[in-house]
This record gives sequence, structure tokens and C-alpha cells, in this order.
Amino acid sequence: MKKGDHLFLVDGSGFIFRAFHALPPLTRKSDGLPVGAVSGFCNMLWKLLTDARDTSVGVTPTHLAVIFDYSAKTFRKDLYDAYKANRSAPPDELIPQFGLIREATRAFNLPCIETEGFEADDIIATYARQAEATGADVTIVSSDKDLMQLVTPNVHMYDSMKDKQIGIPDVIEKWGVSPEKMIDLQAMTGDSVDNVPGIPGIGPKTAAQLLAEYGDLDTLLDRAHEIKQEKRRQAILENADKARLSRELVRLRSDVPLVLGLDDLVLEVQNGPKLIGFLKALQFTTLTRRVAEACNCDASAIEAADVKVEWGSAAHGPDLDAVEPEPVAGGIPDVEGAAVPIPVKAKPASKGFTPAELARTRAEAFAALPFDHSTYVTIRDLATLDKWIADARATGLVAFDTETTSLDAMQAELVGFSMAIADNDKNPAGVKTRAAYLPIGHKNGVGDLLGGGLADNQIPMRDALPRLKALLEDESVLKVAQNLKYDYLLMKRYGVETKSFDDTMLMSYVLDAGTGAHGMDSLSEKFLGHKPIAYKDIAGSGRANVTFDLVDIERATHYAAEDADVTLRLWMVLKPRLAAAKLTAVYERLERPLLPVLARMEERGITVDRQILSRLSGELAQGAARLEDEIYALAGEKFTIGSPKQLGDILFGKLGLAGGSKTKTGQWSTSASVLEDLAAAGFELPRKIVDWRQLTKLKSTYTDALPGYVHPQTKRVHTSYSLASTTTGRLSSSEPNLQNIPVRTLEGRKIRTAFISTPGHKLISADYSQIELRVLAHVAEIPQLTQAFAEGIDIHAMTASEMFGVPVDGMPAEVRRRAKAINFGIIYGISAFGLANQLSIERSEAGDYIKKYFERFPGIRDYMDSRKQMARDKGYVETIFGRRINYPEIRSSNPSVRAFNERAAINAPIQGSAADVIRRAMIKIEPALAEAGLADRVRMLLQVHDELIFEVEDADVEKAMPIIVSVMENAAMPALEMRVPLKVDARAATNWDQAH
DNA sequence: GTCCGACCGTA
DNA sequence: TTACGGTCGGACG
Repeated sequence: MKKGDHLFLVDGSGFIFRAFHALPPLTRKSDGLPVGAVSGFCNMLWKLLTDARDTSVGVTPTHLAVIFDYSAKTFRKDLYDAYKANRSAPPDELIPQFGLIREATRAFNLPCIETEGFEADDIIATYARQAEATGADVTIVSSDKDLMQLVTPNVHMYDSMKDKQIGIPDVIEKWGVSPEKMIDLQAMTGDSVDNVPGIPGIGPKTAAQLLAEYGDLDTLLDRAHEIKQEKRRQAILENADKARLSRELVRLRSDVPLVLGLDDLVLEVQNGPKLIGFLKALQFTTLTRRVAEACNCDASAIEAADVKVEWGSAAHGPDLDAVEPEPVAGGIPDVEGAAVPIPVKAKPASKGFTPAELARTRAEAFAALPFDHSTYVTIRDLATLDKWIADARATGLVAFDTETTSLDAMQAELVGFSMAIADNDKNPAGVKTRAAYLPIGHKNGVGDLLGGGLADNQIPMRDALPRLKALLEDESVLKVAQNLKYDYLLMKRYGVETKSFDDTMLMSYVLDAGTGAHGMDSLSEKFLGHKPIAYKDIAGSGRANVTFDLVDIERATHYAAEDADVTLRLWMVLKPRLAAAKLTAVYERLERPLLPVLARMEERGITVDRQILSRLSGELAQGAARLEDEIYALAGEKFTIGSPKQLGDILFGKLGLAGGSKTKTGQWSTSASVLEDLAAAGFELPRKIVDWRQLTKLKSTYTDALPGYVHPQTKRVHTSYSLASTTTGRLSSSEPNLQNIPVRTLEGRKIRTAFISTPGHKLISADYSQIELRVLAHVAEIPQLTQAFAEGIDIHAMTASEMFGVPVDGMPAEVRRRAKAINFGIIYGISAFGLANQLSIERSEAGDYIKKYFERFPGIRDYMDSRKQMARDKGYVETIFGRRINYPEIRSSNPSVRAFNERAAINAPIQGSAADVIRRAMIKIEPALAEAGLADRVRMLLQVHDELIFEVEDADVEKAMPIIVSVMENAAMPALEMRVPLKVDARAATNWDQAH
């Protein structure tokens, strides 16, 4: 080694711990082996070896070694028996990764160094000093503060996770002392993790200050009697010996006997196949591809290496193995009993073909199965159509997709129908798929002379539709679609009621809620490694966009058949995963049956009185105009009131009001709370702005927008519910969103009066009372809460009484209000910051409230801690009915991201369980009404999270209400008997405002 | 035309 | 402090 060389010393052990906590908990797809740290390590090494110039290090190494701790027993233990005594065993997920990172190092052809009796840090110190002596530069790949004492002008550290180089100035900035004084600083502060004692009461700030004053530890100890602060002097004098001992513990040795000399660390060329073999074994697909490209290897020709895995304790065995080894022949056992047909040859039962194994095999096989658009068929004649339908019947499984003229299923017209079928095959997937497109309503292009006429060679609708109906309504054929609710509703409008179905979007939602989108394109890329043709590529976008009926049939075939093909393959991958993850019951009881229920609700729609809205619109316009004049007068000029930017300039610039807060982009915040504060301080303008905002909001979002959603034929408003767009299991509503119709203010409630029943009918609104707090009482098992709910006591008043010792009788409203805010805060995963904001109190006071709450209800803290722990351990939390919500970022190194995920993980089981309860109620309500002879006479129209709205004939109102209430209150049963009763309030009226 | 941030309506 | 969707202004291409 010589001047100009650059030695990289990677702190292998440190990296494992750091990466484990900083990176999302990645596991190997096939068996759940935890490999997050290994993946981070391999990616980091590859980057350093190939393009370290792109990192903040700026140079590629000439020499490199990866250093590990050998064992816990080192010379430090002889110096101080308690050294690292309070280290607990590493988490289960880490154990296999220690060995794997050593294997990875060898696969990279790099020296893997450890020496008995010494820590990795000492070896690093020794190499660093030796290399420095030759004039070479050194980069220590670590961010451990224990190594900072080694930093010199020629020795840098590199934090690979943050891509940040650490030099002398960075050490000074972080610790307030230069690197050579780090030893003294650590000697004083000690280290609770390693159990280095230090001087009690001295932290990094004090230590740095003392070192600045006295120069070094020895001088300080000699002159300690000069220190003015009583306590500090005493602590230092009493603990001088401990400080000296600590100094020896933190001082790194640079005289470790080394087997490999510096010149043995020279960087060798990579052995591509060896490295690829290892990466394939760990299933790091992206890096495998990169390495293969870089070394010009064909990765598919290289076999995965036989990597030995030491799983460590059995406790963390992969979830996939937790399923009972039930043999599967030909199909996957279905919770409801019936095996779902899958056209896969039955494997011998003796092989123990479990859902987990099938899931793994399928995932691997389909990830590599290519798509061939040239095989897609366009169906032009009845014989071909009948053959495809017969094949679907024969295999019992068909994926389908509809092509239409609109994204709105209530307005769309059917243009074409695609389907995909699976046949047995000897390839690894066990099947091959084929797909066809049936054009029905394609028109000649606009430029065509015949413009607008039906294109030639299409089977007429009157011939095609009965055949499609027979297939879709055939219960012995499983239909698979992506976002089936759309196709279901569309086909229902054509008189077809789809029976026996699966929806790949819902399957993905049940399996992977929280990990990303569930749309077809993302699922296809994720599971099939294939990017489907984009809609806009065949139909254009923006101004040039055309409806699907104008798309050329050949191009339409490629697009549409591919969608059916993708859907079928996704189903192949997802279906066994459901069984393997034991989520079939959630999917089949909470998800799939809701789909037709929602489709019917959307189809029914609700009547909106356009006259009422138009009158309101006029009133709002008048009110807003009046306020505008007053606002301009107060501001002294005209401006765009709706522009937060301009408004901020007026309020805090021109008028010079003391601005509250800034938004994250640095703009003045003009939020309602800021304006309210200013109004309370006596300013006129902010009040008027708040009022203006309310009026214009109501006008633009509701009274002006809603009439545009009235359907031209039905004259009703048909919202669209999304089953898979929240993480918690709630529904969402859009176009229009009928889950945020105003209710809190008098002005806003007028909008609700426009939602009316048909003449001769009433609207019934039935809503759960305090359902989330009841769920909290149930899951956290809080005796006072369950008792209060059992006795029907005012829950917020009870909370206030417990916390503040105020009797419920004659309780001031403000006291109850605070308790209410705290109760909600608990559900949201409370923080002192958030509660302080909500109540406009000091953070310390909010902190006191929370402390008090936890003292009175210790079960709440246990519950919150347990949810955080579960999210960290398993990566997900679950509702009382077993729905899973994943939190892949719960271990983020960013504290605010982590805290956010923790709060969400606390909230999700509560919000999600409540969502599950109302889902169950919605699924049960129709059969219950039918049994009472009220089918079709009582029609469920809307859901607003804890409220259901029905439209009922006047004569049936009295009969319907108790049924609705009873089904809702007993919705959790028989699956679950809750510790608290559920309570539902119901009312009937001719409009939503009065019914609510 | 498309995207993003600020804001605000609901549970 | 949780979960959403819609509207607007304003910046971007």
C-alpha cells in the first residue's frame, strides 16, 4: 500500500444493527427469511465497488476489508467485568443475517476479518493507523461514534445509509470536540449501551465544555476542585477512577495482531457468477440484474448458490410455514368448504403440497413467465366465442375484463369483453394462459367516411350478450376480475348478475394493505414483472383522447386481452397466498361479499333536490359577495381571497399582523385556526375571511358541484365506493364524495336537506354511537370504559370525572370538552404535541393530561405499547376480525416517520375494527330484510363510516327500523362477542338532515 | 394539460 | 393526534 491508495474498512457488525433498524423489514419472498440488512449491505458494497464516485466518498477503493466482531469476550471484559453486561440477545430477525453478511462478503470476493479477543473497532483502528502510515487514505464505512476518535485529515468515516462523509469538522459539529478528544469525551459521558460507566450527570454538552476549558481529562481531574458548580465538582471528584477506567474501555487498540497485511486487502476483480449465485439465492432480483449487466453474465444461466441459513431461535419462523401442512390436490382449500378449481395437475399428496409451497412456486414461476401479445385472439364469429366459453366451462376458471366508453360504471356503454383461460402446461408455473378479445361496440374512427357507424366484423350485441350472461351467471365457473365492482355494476345494467367470482384487487388489498397501490398496473409490475400497455397509449390522452369504442380493434385486442391475461396470472399468484397467510376468511367474509352490496347501493343512488341546492347557491353567492366587499375595504385593495399566498401577504405583510405559523414550504399559514386566533385578538378581517371561506367552500364543493352529478336517466346521484383505497378497511366515496357532506354547522346542514326521499318514502339514518371508543374499550379491556358503556353513561363525562375528580353532575362544559379531545386523541395514537394543538394549551400541560390518563387507565398504555411492538415485530397490526394492516416503514430511521407509523398502528386496529363491524352489518342487512319480507322495499343507499342510510316505503318504516338496528348492533356476532354492547340510533324523515 | 400544496368538508 | 376526497391557486411543461 502506498500514497494515493484508498483503503475502505467496513464495520460489518455495526452495519447489521444499523441497517436492521433503519431499513424496512425485507424478507425473502420464498420463505420469509429476514434479509433486510443483507440486502442493504450488498447494495452498499456494490455501489462502493462500482460507482463510489457517485457517493459522497468520491473515490473508488483500491483496498477493502469487511471487519466483524468475533465474540463478546474481549480484553475489555478483563478490564471491566460489567462491560457490555446489559446487552440483550439480538432480535430473532437479526440472527440469520450475521452469517449471511459474512457469506455475502465472501461472495463479493472480499476479505472477511475477525480476531478473537478484539472488537471490530480495534481491528479497524489498527488497519487505519497502519494504512495512514503508508500515506494512503482511509474510509471507515460506519457511523458509530466509537470510531470517531480515528478520524484525521487522512482518515474519514462514511455513513452509507445517509450517504454522508464524516470528517474532522463533522465530528466537531456533532460532539463539540475534535476527534482526538473523543476518547476523553466518551470517558466522561460513558455509554449506557455498552455499559461504560463514565461520570454520572455529565452528558456530551458538559463534557465538551469541560474539555474546552481544561484541555484533556487528566488536567480536568487534577483541577476538578476548581469547578464552581457544586454538584458537578462532586460528581467528577467522586468518579475520577471510573472516568479513567472508561477511558481505557473506549480507547481503541491499534496493536491488534493481524493475519492479513495491508497488501492482502487489495481489491480483487469480481467473480461475477459466484456473486450472482449468491444474490439469486437471496432473491435480490434488482441487484442480480445489475451485477449481471455489469459483468456481462446471463443470470438465468447461473444457478442459485446453496446458501446455508442459521435461522436462530424458532420463534421467528416465517409466517408462511405457520400454516397447517394440509395437502392440496388440484385446488386450494377454501374456508367455506368448497375447493376452488384450479387447472393445475394434482401433485401427489405425499409431497405435502401446502398453500405456502404453492404460493412460493407460483410467485417464482409467474414472475418469469413472458407475455406474448401475438397469441391474443380477436373473436369475430359465434363459433369462436362459443368455443372460448366452452373452454372456460371446462376449466372452471376464467378471468375477464370489460372495455367501455366511460370510467363511470353508471354511464359506461359496453364496447368489448376480454377473457383469459389457463391450460395445463409443463412449464414451472404448471399452466399457460391464453386470452381473447370480443369486440362488440367498436365504431369506425372519426376520420372514417362512415364516421360513427358500427365497425365491421363484430358479433352483434344481441348475440353476444346472452352468451356472456350465461357464462357470468354460471355458478360452476369462477370469474376473476380486477376491480370487479366496476364490471359487476356495468353488466348488471345490461341485465347480467355475475355469480361466483374473485377480485384480484381485493385479494391484494387483504394481503398487502399498507404496502402500496392495488391497481392492476402496479400489481402486474410487482408480481409478474410486466408493465401492461398503458390505456393512454392506445386511446391517447388529453385533447387527443378518444373513447374505447373508437380504438382500432387490433390494438384494442392487444390491450384488452392482456388485461384479462394479467388478471388471471395475478389470481394464480394471489389466491394461494391468501390461504398461506390465513387471510382467506377475511377476504371471503369481509371483502368479497360486500362487492355486490356496494354495487347495488351505487346503482340505486339518492335523490338530490336541485332546487334546494340552486337556492342555497344563490344565498351563498350573495353572502360571499357582501363579505368580499367588506374584505376589500378592510384590506384596502382587491385581491384573490382564495389565494393563501396573496392572503398571507395582505395579513402579515401589508397589515403587519403578528403571524402565527408558517407552512412547511415557508409560506404564512392562513389556516382557520390561525385566523380564529387573530379574530379572537380583536381583528375584524380574519373573521370575515373565515366566514367567506365557509360560504365559498359550501358553494363550490357542494351546492354548485352536486347537481353536475345527477344522472341524466335516473335523475339521482350515484357515488362510487372504493373498497381498497384506505389502509384501515374503511370505504371511501368519490364522484361525488358523499361521506363528507357538511353537518357540523347550521349553514352546512342546509345542504343535507337537499338529500331527500322519493315521494311515499322516508330516509332512515342509523348510526353507531361511539363505535370507536367501544372498540377501544373492548380491545384494551378497560374496566371503567366497559362498565360505563354497559351502564349507558356519558363516556366523555366519565373520563373527565376520573381524570379531574369533577363530579359528572354539574360538570362544566369545558372540562368535558377536554376529556372528549383526549379520548379522541387516544384513538389517534395521542402525542402531547397534537393534543396541545387541538386544545390550544401548552405542550407540557397536554403532556400532564396524557400522563394522568395513563395513570387512570393503565390498560390504554399497555394497548398502545403492544400495538407498536406488534407492528415492529411482525410488520403489521390487525383488527378484531383478523384484517391485517401493514406498516413497512415502522422501523424507519427517521424519527418523525417512525412516530407517524406508530400512531397509525395504534389507530388502525380501532378504526379498522369499527370498519369491519359495519361491513358485516352491510353484508347481513339484505338477507335479514328479505327474511322479514322487506326485500326491495327497504333499500340501503349510503354508508358514511358509522352510519347507514336507507330508503324505505312509508308503510314499512316501523317494521324496518328495529331490524336495521338489531342487525347493526349484533353485527360482530357470532364471530365475536364484544365486551361492550354496540349501540345504534336510528331516525326516519324525508331528508337526510332531519333523519340524522 | 398536469401536478402539488394549502385548505377544509366528513367520521 | 387517525382515515379520506374535492377545490382552488399557482407553478410547471
